Amino acid sequence: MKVDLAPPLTMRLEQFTRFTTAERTRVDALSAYPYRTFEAGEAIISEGERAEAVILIQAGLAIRSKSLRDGSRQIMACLLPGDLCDLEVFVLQSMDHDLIAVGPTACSFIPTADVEGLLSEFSVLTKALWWSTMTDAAVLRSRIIGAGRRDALERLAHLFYELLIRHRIIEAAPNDTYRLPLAQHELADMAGLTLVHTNRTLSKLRAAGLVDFHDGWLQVLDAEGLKRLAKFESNYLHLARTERFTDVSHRASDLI
Amino acid sequence: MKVDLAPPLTMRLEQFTRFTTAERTRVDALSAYPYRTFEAGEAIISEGERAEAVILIQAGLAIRSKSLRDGSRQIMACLLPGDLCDLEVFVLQSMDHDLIAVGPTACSFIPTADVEGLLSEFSVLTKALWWSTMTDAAVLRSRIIGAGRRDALERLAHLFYELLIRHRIIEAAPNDTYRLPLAQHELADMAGLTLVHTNRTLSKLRAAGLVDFHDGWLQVLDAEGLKRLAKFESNYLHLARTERFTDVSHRASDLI
DNA sequence: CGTCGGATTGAAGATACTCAACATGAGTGG
DNA sequence: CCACTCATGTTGAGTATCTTCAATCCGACG
Repeated sequence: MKVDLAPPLTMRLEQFTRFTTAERTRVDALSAYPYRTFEAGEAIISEGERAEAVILIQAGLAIRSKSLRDGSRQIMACLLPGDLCDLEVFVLQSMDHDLIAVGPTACSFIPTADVEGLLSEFSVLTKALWWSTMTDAAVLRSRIIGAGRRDALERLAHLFYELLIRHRIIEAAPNDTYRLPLAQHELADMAGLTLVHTNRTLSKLRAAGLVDFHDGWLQVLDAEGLKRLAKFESNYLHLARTERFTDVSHRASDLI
Repeated sequence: MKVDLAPPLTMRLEQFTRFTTAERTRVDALSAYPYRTFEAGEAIISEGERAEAVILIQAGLAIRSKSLRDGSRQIMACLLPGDLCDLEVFVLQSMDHDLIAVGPTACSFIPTADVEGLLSEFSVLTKALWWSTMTDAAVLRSRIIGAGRRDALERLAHLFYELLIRHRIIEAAPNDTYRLPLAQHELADMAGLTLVHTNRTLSKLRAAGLVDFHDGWLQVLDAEGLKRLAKFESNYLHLARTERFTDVSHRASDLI
Protein backbone atom coordinates (compact mmCIF):
# COMPACT_ATOMS: atom_id res chain seq x y z
CA MET A 1 0.00 0.00 0.00
CA LYS A 2 2.95 2.32 -0.32
CA VAL A 3 1.99 5.19 -2.56
CA ASP A 4 3.88 8.12 -3.88
CA LEU A 5 6.98 7.29 -1.95
CA ALA A 6 10.02 9.21 -3.12
CA PRO A 7 13.19 7.20 -3.68
CA PRO A 8 15.20 6.92 -0.47
CA LEU A 9 18.08 8.92 -1.91
CA THR A 10 15.76 11.79 -2.68
CA MET A 11 14.28 11.64 0.80
CA ARG A 12 17.67 11.73 2.33
CA LEU A 13 19.03 14.58 0.26
CA GLU A 14 15.94 16.58 0.98
CA GLN A 15 17.11 16.69 4.56
CA PHE A 16 19.76 19.02 3.27
CA THR A 17 17.84 21.20 0.89
CA ARG A 18 14.56 21.48 -0.83
CA PHE A 19 14.84 20.86 -4.53
CA THR A 20 13.06 22.62 -7.32
CA THR A 21 11.02 20.40 -9.57
CA ALA A 22 13.76 20.33 -12.17
CA GLU A 23 16.41 19.45 -9.65
CA ARG A 24 14.24 16.83 -8.15
CA THR A 25 13.80 15.15 -11.47
CA ARG A 26 17.54 15.00 -11.79
CA VAL A 27 17.93 13.58 -8.30
CA ASP A 28 15.23 11.03 -8.85
CA ALA A 29 17.00 9.96 -12.02
CA LEU A 30 19.94 8.80 -9.93
CA SER A 31 17.66 6.25 -8.34
CA ALA A 32 16.36 4.98 -11.65
CA TYR A 33 19.40 2.99 -12.74
CA PRO A 34 19.00 -0.75 -13.04
CA TYR A 35 20.09 -2.57 -9.96
CA ARG A 36 21.87 -5.76 -9.13
CA THR A 37 20.93 -7.85 -6.15
CA PHE A 38 23.28 -9.44 -3.66
CA GLU A 39 22.76 -12.25 -1.22
CA ALA A 40 23.53 -11.97 2.47
CA GLY A 41 27.26 -12.11 2.99
CA GLU A 42 28.12 -11.38 -0.60
CA ALA A 43 30.80 -8.77 -1.20
CA ILE A 44 29.67 -5.80 -3.24
CA ILE A 45 33.23 -4.52 -3.47
CA SER A 46 36.29 -5.89 -1.76
CA GLU A 47 39.33 -4.26 -0.31
CA GLY A 48 41.92 -3.47 -2.92
CA GLU A 49 39.46 -3.22 -5.78
CA ARG A 50 39.08 -0.09 -7.79
CA ALA A 51 35.40 0.70 -7.91
CA GLU A 52 34.17 1.56 -11.36
CA ALA A 53 30.88 3.12 -10.44
CA VAL A 54 29.16 4.94 -7.65
CA ILE A 55 27.04 2.51 -5.71
CA LEU A 56 23.60 3.42 -4.46
CA ILE A 57 21.87 1.14 -1.98
CA GLN A 58 18.29 0.74 -3.17
CA ALA A 59 17.01 -1.81 -0.71
CA GLY A 60 18.47 -3.97 1.98
CA LEU A 61 21.49 -3.25 4.10
CA ALA A 62 25.21 -3.15 3.50
CA ILE A 63 28.17 -2.69 5.78
CA ARG A 64 31.64 -1.29 5.41
CA SER A 65 33.87 -3.78 7.11
CA LYS A 66 37.53 -4.37 7.57
CA SER A 67 39.04 -7.75 8.30
CA LEU A 68 42.21 -7.73 10.27
CA ARG A 69 44.97 -10.22 9.81
CA ASP A 70 44.36 -11.81 13.18
CA GLY A 71 40.89 -12.83 12.05
CA SER A 72 38.98 -10.17 13.91
CA ARG A 73 36.78 -7.78 12.06
CA GLN A 74 35.37 -4.34 12.59
CA ILE A 75 32.29 -2.97 10.93
CA MET A 76 32.72 0.73 10.44
CA ALA A 77 29.47 1.82 8.93
CA CYS A 78 26.05 0.65 8.04
CA LEU A 79 24.58 1.67 4.71
CA LEU A 80 20.83 2.00 4.36
CA PRO A 81 18.69 2.46 1.29
CA GLY A 82 19.40 5.87 -0.16
CA ASP A 83 22.99 5.84 0.98
CA LEU A 84 25.66 6.41 -1.62
CA CYS A 85 28.97 4.81 -1.24
CA ASP A 86 32.18 5.30 -2.98
CA LEU A 87 31.69 8.70 -4.33
CA GLU A 88 35.34 8.45 -3.48
CA VAL A 89 35.96 6.26 -6.50
CA PHE A 90 36.68 9.46 -8.32
CA VAL A 91 39.59 10.38 -6.22
CA LEU A 92 40.90 7.40 -4.31
CA GLN A 93 42.86 4.64 -5.87
CA SER A 94 41.30 1.61 -4.30
CA MET A 95 39.02 0.51 -1.52
CA ASP A 96 40.63 0.26 1.87
CA HIS A 97 37.86 -1.95 3.19
CA ASP A 98 35.07 -4.27 2.04
CA LEU A 99 31.49 -3.46 1.25
CA ILE A 100 29.27 -6.41 2.10
CA ALA A 101 25.56 -7.09 1.84
CA VAL A 102 24.08 -8.33 5.10
CA GLY A 103 20.70 -9.31 3.78
CA PRO A 104 19.35 -9.49 0.27
CA THR A 105 20.41 -6.12 -1.02
CA ALA A 106 19.77 -4.24 -4.21
CA CYS A 107 22.37 -1.79 -5.47
CA SER A 108 22.45 0.46 -8.46
CA PHE A 109 25.76 1.09 -10.08
CA ILE A 110 25.75 4.60 -11.40
CA PRO A 111 28.27 4.69 -14.23
CA THR A 112 31.22 6.89 -13.64
CA ALA A 113 30.55 8.78 -16.82
CA ASP A 114 27.11 9.87 -15.63
CA VAL A 115 28.37 11.22 -12.37
CA GLU A 116 31.25 12.82 -14.20
CA GLY A 117 28.63 14.92 -15.87
CA LEU A 118 27.94 16.44 -12.50
CA LEU A 119 31.55 16.81 -11.65
CA SER A 120 33.18 17.53 -14.97
CA GLU A 121 33.70 21.13 -14.14
CA PHE A 122 35.93 20.19 -11.23
CA SER A 123 39.41 21.53 -11.49
CA VAL A 124 42.34 19.44 -10.39
CA LEU A 125 42.56 21.65 -7.37
CA THR A 126 38.97 20.99 -6.38
CA LYS A 127 39.53 17.29 -6.80
CA ALA A 128 42.60 17.54 -4.63
CA LEU A 129 40.56 19.22 -1.93
CA TRP A 130 38.00 16.49 -2.20
CA TRP A 131 40.72 13.91 -1.92
CA SER A 132 41.70 15.65 1.26
CA THR A 133 38.26 15.20 2.81
CA MET A 134 38.14 11.60 1.63
CA THR A 135 41.40 10.70 3.26
CA ASP A 136 40.24 12.42 6.42
CA ALA A 137 37.27 10.09 6.44
CA ALA A 138 39.55 7.11 5.88
CA VAL A 139 41.58 8.09 8.91
CA LEU A 140 38.36 8.26 10.91
CA ARG A 141 37.49 4.73 9.83
CA SER A 142 40.87 3.50 10.87
CA ARG A 143 40.41 5.08 14.25
CA ILE A 144 37.16 3.18 14.68
CA ILE A 145 39.04 -0.02 14.08
CA GLY A 146 41.58 1.08 16.60
CA ALA A 147 39.03 1.78 19.25
CA GLY A 148 37.10 -1.38 18.64
CA ARG A 149 39.69 -4.01 17.96
CA ARG A 150 42.98 -2.93 19.44
CA ASP A 151 44.12 -2.99 23.04
CA ALA A 152 45.73 -0.04 24.75
CA LEU A 153 49.28 -0.84 23.66
CA GLU A 154 48.34 -1.30 20.04
CA ARG A 155 46.17 1.80 20.06
CA LEU A 156 48.91 4.10 21.25
CA ALA A 157 51.42 2.46 18.94
CA HIS A 158 49.09 2.95 16.00
CA LEU A 159 48.45 6.55 16.93
CA PHE A 160 52.14 7.34 17.21
CA TYR A 161 52.97 5.58 13.98
CA GLU A 162 50.20 7.28 12.03
CA LEU A 163 51.34 10.66 13.27
CA LEU A 164 54.90 9.78 12.31
CA ILE A 165 53.85 9.11 8.72
CA ARG A 166 51.78 12.24 8.53
CA HIS A 167 54.62 14.31 9.90
CA ARG A 168 57.06 12.76 7.44
CA ILE A 169 54.82 13.82 4.58
CA ILE A 170 55.11 17.43 5.54
CA GLU A 171 58.77 16.91 6.36
CA ALA A 172 58.32 17.66 10.00
CA ALA A 173 59.79 14.54 11.56
CA PRO A 174 63.58 14.89 11.60
CA ASN A 175 65.16 11.84 13.23
CA ASP A 176 61.66 10.41 13.52
CA THR A 177 60.97 12.97 16.19
CA TYR A 178 57.99 15.26 16.08
CA ARG A 179 56.25 17.84 18.18
CA LEU A 180 53.31 16.48 20.19
CA PRO A 181 52.50 19.00 22.87
CA LEU A 182 49.83 16.91 24.52
CA ALA A 183 49.41 16.14 28.17
CA GLN A 184 48.97 12.46 28.97
CA HIS A 185 45.43 13.35 29.85
CA GLU A 186 44.83 14.41 26.25
CA LEU A 187 46.54 11.35 24.83
CA ALA A 188 44.09 9.39 26.92
CA ASP A 189 41.19 11.27 25.34
CA MET A 190 42.57 10.43 21.92
CA ALA A 191 43.02 6.77 22.62
CA GLY A 192 39.78 6.41 24.54
CA LEU A 193 41.60 5.31 27.68
CA THR A 194 41.88 6.67 31.17
CA LEU A 195 44.78 8.81 32.22
CA VAL A 196 46.16 6.18 34.56
CA HIS A 197 46.06 3.41 32.04
CA THR A 198 47.59 5.62 29.37
CA ASN A 199 50.42 6.37 31.72
CA ARG A 200 51.13 2.72 32.37
CA THR A 201 50.90 1.88 28.70
CA LEU A 202 53.33 4.64 27.83
CA SER A 203 55.85 3.18 30.24
CA LYS A 204 55.55 -0.14 28.48
CA LEU A 205 56.21 1.44 25.10
CA ARG A 206 59.19 3.21 26.56
CA ALA A 207 60.46 0.07 28.24
CA ALA A 208 60.14 -1.77 24.94
CA GLY A 209 62.40 0.83 23.37
CA LEU A 210 59.81 1.84 20.80
CA VAL A 211 59.06 5.48 21.56
CA ASP A 212 59.95 8.15 24.02
CA PHE A 213 57.38 10.80 24.87
CA HIS A 214 58.47 13.74 26.97
CA ASP A 215 58.32 17.49 27.11
CA GLY A 216 55.89 17.73 24.24
CA TRP A 217 58.03 15.73 21.83
CA LEU A 218 57.54 12.27 20.53
CA GLN A 219 60.60 10.36 19.44
CA VAL A 220 60.17 7.13 17.59
CA LEU A 221 63.11 4.92 18.48
CA ASP A 222 62.14 1.83 16.55
CA ALA A 223 59.82 2.66 13.68
CA GLU A 224 59.68 -0.89 12.39
CA GLY A 225 58.91 -2.36 15.77
CA LEU A 226 56.24 0.24 16.34
CA LYS A 227 54.64 -0.46 13.01
CA ARG A 228 54.61 -4.19 13.71
CA LEU A 229 53.13 -3.79 17.16
CA ALA A 230 50.46 -1.46 15.82
CA LYS A 231 49.58 -3.89 13.03
CA PHE A 232 49.75 -0.85 10.85
CA GLU A 233 48.39 -1.07 7.35
CA SER A 234 49.26 1.94 5.32
CA ASN A 235 46.73 1.75 2.52
CA TYR A 236 44.11 3.74 4.40
CA LEU A 237 46.14 6.90 4.09
CA HIS A 238 45.84 6.71 0.30
CA LEU A 239 49.28 8.02 -0.35
CA ALA A 240 49.90 6.70 -3.83
CA ARG A 241 49.03 9.10 -6.55
CA THR A 242 46.10 8.16 -8.64
CA GLU A 243 46.65 10.02 -11.84
CA ARG A 244 49.21 11.88 -13.84
CA PHE A 245 51.72 10.01 -11.81
CA THR A 246 55.29 10.99 -12.35
CA ASP A 247 58.29 9.73 -10.54
CA VAL A 248 59.51 12.01 -7.86
CA SER A 249 62.50 11.48 -5.71
CA HIS A 250 60.59 12.13 -2.56
CA ARG A 251 57.34 10.32 -2.36
CA ALA A 252 55.42 9.59 0.79
CA SER A 253 54.58 6.08 -0.32
CA ASP A 254 58.28 5.35 0.03
CA LEU A 255 58.19 6.47 3.60
CA ILE A 256 56.02 3.78 5.01
CA MET B 1 68.35 26.36 7.29
CA LYS B 2 65.10 25.34 5.68
CA VAL B 3 65.24 26.20 2.04
CA ASP B 4 62.71 25.87 -0.69
CA LEU B 5 60.20 24.12 1.46
CA ALA B 6 56.75 24.00 -0.10
CA PRO B 7 53.84 24.96 2.13
CA PRO B 8 52.55 21.91 4.03
CA LEU B 9 49.22 22.02 2.23
CA THR B 10 50.95 21.82 -1.11
CA MET B 11 53.12 18.95 0.06
CA ARG B 12 50.10 17.10 1.25
CA LEU B 13 48.00 17.61 -1.86
CA GLU B 14 50.92 16.54 -3.99
CA GLN B 15 50.45 13.11 -2.49
CA PHE B 16 47.31 12.98 -4.56
CA THR B 17 48.44 14.43 -7.82
CA ARG B 18 51.26 16.31 -9.39
CA PHE B 19 50.31 19.86 -10.19
CA THR B 20 51.26 21.88 -13.20
CA THR B 21 53.10 25.08 -12.48
CA ALA B 22 49.93 27.11 -12.88
CA GLU B 23 47.96 24.85 -10.58
CA ARG B 24 50.71 24.85 -8.07
CA THR B 25 50.70 28.61 -7.93
CA ARG B 26 47.01 28.46 -7.15
CA VAL B 27 47.50 25.87 -4.45
CA ASP B 28 50.35 27.78 -2.90
CA ALA B 29 48.14 30.84 -2.82
CA LEU B 30 45.84 29.06 -0.38
CA SER B 31 48.70 28.97 2.07
CA ALA B 32 49.48 32.64 1.69
CA TYR B 33 46.58 34.05 3.67
CA PRO B 34 47.41 35.92 6.85
CA TYR B 35 47.18 33.75 9.91
CA ARG B 36 46.01 34.09 13.45
CA THR B 37 47.77 32.38 16.30
CA PHE B 38 46.16 30.49 19.15
CA GLU B 39 47.50 29.51 22.52
CA ALA B 40 47.43 25.98 23.84
CA GLY B 41 43.92 25.07 24.88
CA GLU B 42 42.30 27.91 23.03
CA ALA B 43 39.26 27.05 20.95
CA ILE B 44 39.57 27.80 17.26
CA ILE B 45 35.90 27.03 16.73
CA SER B 46 33.42 25.67 19.22
CA GLU B 47 30.55 23.29 18.89
CA GLY B 48 27.42 24.99 17.66
CA GLU B 49 29.23 27.79 15.88
CA ARG B 50 28.81 28.37 12.22
CA ALA B 51 32.25 28.58 10.73
CA GLU B 52 32.66 31.50 8.38
CA ALA B 53 35.86 30.46 6.69
CA VAL B 54 37.83 27.41 5.79
CA ILE B 55 40.59 26.94 8.30
CA LEU B 56 44.07 25.89 7.28
CA ILE B 57 46.52 24.81 9.96
CA GLN B 58 49.82 26.50 9.16
CA ALA B 59 51.88 25.49 12.16
CA GLY B 60 51.24 23.76 15.44
CA LEU B 61 48.63 21.16 16.19
CA ALA B 62 44.87 21.18 16.59
CA ILE B 63 42.38 18.56 17.63
CA ARG B 64 38.76 17.87 16.90
CA SER B 65 37.25 17.09 20.24
CA LYS B 66 33.86 16.45 21.68
CA SER B 67 32.97 16.99 25.30
CA LEU B 68 30.25 14.80 26.65
CA ARG B 69 27.80 15.86 29.25
CA ASP B 70 29.26 13.56 31.86
CA GLY B 71 32.54 15.44 31.68
CA SER B 72 34.40 12.91 29.61
CA ARG B 73 35.89 13.88 26.31
CA GLN B 74 36.93 12.17 23.14
CA ILE B 75 39.43 13.50 20.66
CA MET B 76 38.42 12.37 17.21
CA ALA B 77 41.16 13.70 15.02
CA CYS B 78 44.46 15.40 15.07
CA LEU B 79 45.14 18.19 12.58
CA LEU B 80 48.67 18.85 11.43
CA PRO B 81 50.08 21.71 9.40
CA GLY B 82 48.69 21.53 5.90
CA ASP B 83 45.42 20.05 7.06
CA LEU B 84 42.24 21.82 6.09
CA CYS B 85 39.28 21.70 8.33
CA ASP B 86 35.76 22.67 7.84
CA LEU B 87 35.54 22.54 4.17
CA GLU B 88 32.16 21.41 5.45
CA VAL B 89 31.26 24.96 6.37
CA PHE B 90 29.81 25.21 2.92
CA VAL B 91 27.26 22.55 3.47
CA LEU B 92 26.75 21.89 7.14
CA GLN B 93 24.90 24.21 9.40
CA SER B 94 27.10 24.25 12.44
CA MET B 95 30.00 22.48 14.05
CA ASP B 96 29.13 19.31 15.90
CA HIS B 97 32.38 19.38 17.86
CA ASP B 98 35.15 21.70 18.97
CA LEU B 99 38.37 22.54 17.24
CA ILE B 100 41.07 23.27 19.78
CA ALA B 101 44.72 24.25 19.58
CA VAL B 102 46.94 22.01 21.66
CA GLY B 103 50.09 24.04 21.38
CA PRO B 104 50.76 27.44 19.95
CA THR B 105 49.05 27.10 16.60
CA ALA B 106 48.82 29.28 13.55
CA CYS B 107 45.72 29.09 11.37
CA SER B 108 44.78 30.86 8.21
CA PHE B 109 41.16 31.63 7.64
CA ILE B 110 40.46 31.37 3.96
CA PRO B 111 37.45 33.59 3.30
CA THR B 112 34.40 31.76 2.13
CA ALA B 113 34.20 33.97 -0.91
CA ASP B 114 37.61 32.88 -2.14
CA VAL B 115 36.83 29.22 -1.86
CA GLU B 116 33.45 29.87 -3.42
CA GLY B 117 35.40 30.85 -6.47
CA LEU B 118 36.45 27.26 -6.72
CA LEU B 119 33.03 25.91 -5.97
CA SER B 120 30.67 28.46 -7.43
CA GLU B 121 29.82 26.34 -10.39
CA PHE B 122 28.52 23.62 -8.13
CA SER B 123 24.94 22.76 -8.70
CA VAL B 124 22.59 22.23 -5.80
CA LEU B 125 22.71 18.56 -6.58
CA THR B 126 26.47 18.44 -6.32
CA LYS B 127 26.32 20.26 -3.03
CA ALA B 128 23.74 17.81 -1.80
CA LEU B 129 26.04 14.94 -2.68
CA TRP B 130 28.81 16.63 -0.85
CA TRP B 131 26.56 17.10 2.13
CA SER B 132 26.01 13.38 2.00
CA THR B 133 29.70 12.61 2.31
CA MET B 134 30.07 15.16 5.08
CA THR B 135 27.33 13.66 7.16
CA ASP B 136 28.85 10.24 6.60
CA ALA B 137 32.04 11.56 8.12
CA ALA B 138 30.10 13.00 11.04
CA VAL B 139 28.58 9.60 11.71
CA LEU B 140 32.06 8.12 11.71
CA ARG B 141 33.16 10.66 14.28
CA SER B 142 30.24 9.81 16.47
CA ARG B 143 31.15 6.15 16.27
CA ILE B 144 34.64 6.97 17.50
CA ILE B 145 33.09 8.60 20.52
CA GLY B 146 30.98 5.53 21.01
CA ALA B 147 33.90 3.17 20.89
CA GLY B 148 36.06 5.28 23.13
CA ARG B 149 33.73 6.61 25.76
CA ARG B 150 30.69 4.40 25.98
CA ASP B 151 30.29 1.02 27.60
CA ALA B 152 28.68 -1.95 25.92
CA LEU B 153 25.12 -1.08 26.91
CA GLU B 154 25.39 2.51 25.77
CA ARG B 155 27.10 1.50 22.56
CA LEU B 156 24.38 -0.86 21.47
CA ALA B 157 21.69 1.58 22.56
CA HIS B 158 23.34 4.32 20.54
CA LEU B 159 23.67 2.11 17.52
CA PHE B 160 20.03 1.06 17.62
CA TYR B 161 18.83 4.59 18.14
CA GLU B 162 20.94 6.00 15.32
CA LEU B 163 19.64 3.36 12.97
CA LEU B 164 16.10 4.14 14.08
CA ILE B 165 16.50 7.77 13.12
CA ARG B 166 18.09 6.93 9.81
CA HIS B 167 15.33 4.50 9.02
CA ARG B 168 12.67 7.04 9.96
CA ILE B 169 14.16 9.48 7.46
CA ILE B 170 13.61 7.08 4.63
CA GLU B 171 10.28 6.10 6.11
CA ALA B 172 11.34 2.55 6.75
CA ALA B 173 10.59 2.27 10.44
CA PRO B 174 6.87 1.61 10.88
CA ASN B 175 6.06 1.17 14.57
CA ASP B 176 9.68 1.94 15.29
CA THR B 177 10.54 -1.42 13.86
CA TYR B 178 13.13 -1.90 11.18
CA ARG B 179 14.89 -4.64 9.33
CA LEU B 180 18.30 -5.53 10.73
CA PRO B 181 19.29 -8.89 9.33
CA LEU B 182 22.49 -9.19 11.31
CA ALA B 183 23.72 -12.12 13.31
CA GLN B 184 24.75 -11.29 16.83
CA HIS B 185 28.34 -11.83 15.89
CA GLU B 186 28.00 -9.08 13.29
CA LEU B 187 26.45 -6.76 15.82
CA ALA B 188 29.50 -7.54 17.93
CA ASP B 189 31.77 -6.50 15.07
CA MET B 190 29.88 -3.25 14.79
CA ALA B 191 30.05 -2.43 18.46
CA GLY B 192 33.60 -3.64 18.89
CA LEU B 193 32.58 -6.27 21.42
CA THR B 194 32.77 -10.02 21.59
CA LEU B 195 29.87 -12.18 20.59
CA VAL B 196 29.30 -13.41 24.12
CA HIS B 197 29.26 -10.00 25.65
CA THR B 198 27.01 -8.67 22.94
CA ASN B 199 24.59 -11.45 23.67
CA ARG B 200 24.48 -10.65 27.38
CA THR B 201 24.14 -6.94 26.69
CA LEU B 202 21.26 -7.57 24.33
CA SER B 203 19.45 -9.48 27.06
CA LYS B 204 19.84 -6.50 29.34
CA LEU B 205 18.35 -4.17 26.75
CA ARG B 206 15.50 -6.59 26.27
CA ALA B 207 15.00 -6.99 30.02
CA ALA B 208 14.90 -3.21 30.36
CA GLY B 209 12.08 -3.13 27.85
CA LEU B 210 13.97 -0.90 25.46
CA VAL B 211 14.40 -2.98 22.32
CA ASP B 212 13.66 -6.41 21.01
CA PHE B 213 15.98 -7.94 18.45
CA HIS B 214 14.96 -11.18 16.81
CA ASP B 215 14.62 -12.82 13.44
CA GLY B 216 16.43 -10.03 11.67
CA TRP B 217 14.14 -7.30 12.95
CA LEU B 218 14.79 -4.65 15.48
CA GLN B 219 11.87 -3.27 17.40
CA VAL B 220 12.34 -0.20 19.52
CA LEU B 221 9.92 -0.47 22.42
CA ASP B 222 10.89 2.66 24.30
CA ALA B 223 12.48 5.19 22.00
CA GLU B 224 12.81 7.84 24.68
CA GLY B 225 14.42 5.48 27.14
CA LEU B 226 16.79 4.23 24.50
CA LYS B 227 17.78 7.74 23.56
CA ARG B 228 18.43 8.63 27.18
CA LEU B 229 20.49 5.53 27.84
CA ALA B 230 22.54 6.13 24.71
CA LYS B 231 23.15 9.76 25.68
CA PHE B 232 22.16 10.46 22.13
CA GLU B 233 22.83 13.90 20.73
CA SER B 234 21.21 14.40 17.41
CA ASN B 235 23.13 17.32 16.01
CA TYR B 236 25.79 15.15 14.42
CA LEU B 237 23.36 13.88 11.83
CA HIS B 238 22.94 17.41 10.50
CA LEU B 239 19.30 17.03 9.71
CA ALA B 240 18.20 20.63 9.72
CA ARG B 241 18.23 22.19 6.33
CA THR B 242 20.78 24.85 5.79
CA GLU B 243 19.40 26.88 2.97
CA ARG B 244 16.28 27.57 1.00
CA PHE B 245 14.48 26.20 3.99
CA THR B 246 10.79 25.82 3.60
CA ASP B 247 8.39 24.33 6.03
CA VAL B 248 7.45 20.82 5.28
CA SER B 249 5.03 18.77 7.19
CA HIS B 250 7.36 15.88 7.44
CA ARG B 251 10.80 16.86 8.50
CA ALA B 252 13.36 14.57 10.01
CA SER B 253 14.40 17.10 12.60
CA ASP B 254 10.98 16.61 14.11
CA LEU B 255 11.62 12.93 14.43
CA ILE B 256 14.35 13.01 16.96
C1' DC C 1 18.21 -38.69 12.99
C1' DG C 2 22.49 -36.11 12.69
C1' DT C 3 24.67 -32.01 11.73
C1' DC C 4 25.41 -27.26 11.54
C1' DG C 5 25.12 -22.34 12.47
C1' DG C 6 23.28 -19.32 15.62
C1' DA C 7 21.99 -18.19 20.43
C1' DT C 8 22.60 -18.79 25.35
C1' DT C 9 24.74 -19.64 29.77
C1' DG C 10 28.68 -20.59 33.13
C1' DA C 11 33.14 -19.85 35.05
C1' DA C 12 37.79 -18.13 35.02
C1' DG C 13 40.97 -14.78 33.60
C1' DA C 14 42.71 -10.42 31.43
C1' DT C 15 42.32 -5.80 30.53
C1' DA C 16 41.13 -1.43 31.82
C1' DC C 17 38.88 1.52 35.40
C1' DT C 18 38.35 3.88 39.95
C1' DC C 19 40.05 5.72 43.91
C1' DA C 20 43.79 7.26 46.24
C1' DA C 21 48.37 8.51 47.53
C1' DC C 22 52.54 10.61 46.43
C1' DA C 23 56.25 12.92 43.41
C1' DT C 24 57.85 16.60 40.68
C1' DG C 25 58.37 21.12 38.79
C1' DA C 26 56.63 25.69 37.56
C1' DG C 27 54.63 29.64 39.21
C1' DT C 28 53.02 32.75 42.94
C1' DG C 29 52.95 35.49 46.86
C1' DG C 30 54.60 36.23 51.42
C1' DC D 1 64.13 32.41 49.90
C1' DC D 2 60.54 29.62 51.35
C1' DA D 3 55.75 28.09 51.62
C1' DC D 4 52.03 27.34 48.87
C1' DT D 5 49.30 26.02 45.09
C1' DC D 6 48.46 23.82 40.89
C1' DA D 7 49.10 21.00 36.95
C1' DT D 8 51.24 16.96 35.54
C1' DG D 9 53.13 12.51 36.05
C1' DT D 10 53.74 8.09 38.66
C1' DT D 11 52.52 4.13 41.45
C1' DG D 12 49.49 0.88 44.29
C1' DA D 13 45.37 -1.76 45.40
C1' DG D 14 40.80 -3.19 44.65
C1' DT D 15 37.05 -3.56 41.35
C1' DA D 16 34.28 -3.64 37.13
C1' DT D 17 33.90 -4.66 32.55
C1' DC D 18 34.83 -7.43 28.98
C1' DT D 19 37.10 -11.57 27.07
C1' DT D 20 38.13 -16.38 26.57
C1' DC D 21 37.00 -20.96 26.62
C1' DA D 22 33.74 -24.06 27.19
C1' DA D 23 29.35 -26.48 27.29
C1' DT D 24 24.63 -26.61 26.05
C1' DC D 25 20.43 -25.52 23.52
C1' DC D 26 17.66 -24.82 19.57
C1' DG D 27 15.67 -24.67 14.97
C1' DA D 28 16.70 -25.45 10.08
C1' DC D 29 17.82 -28.63 6.84
C1' DG D 30 19.79 -32.55 4.84
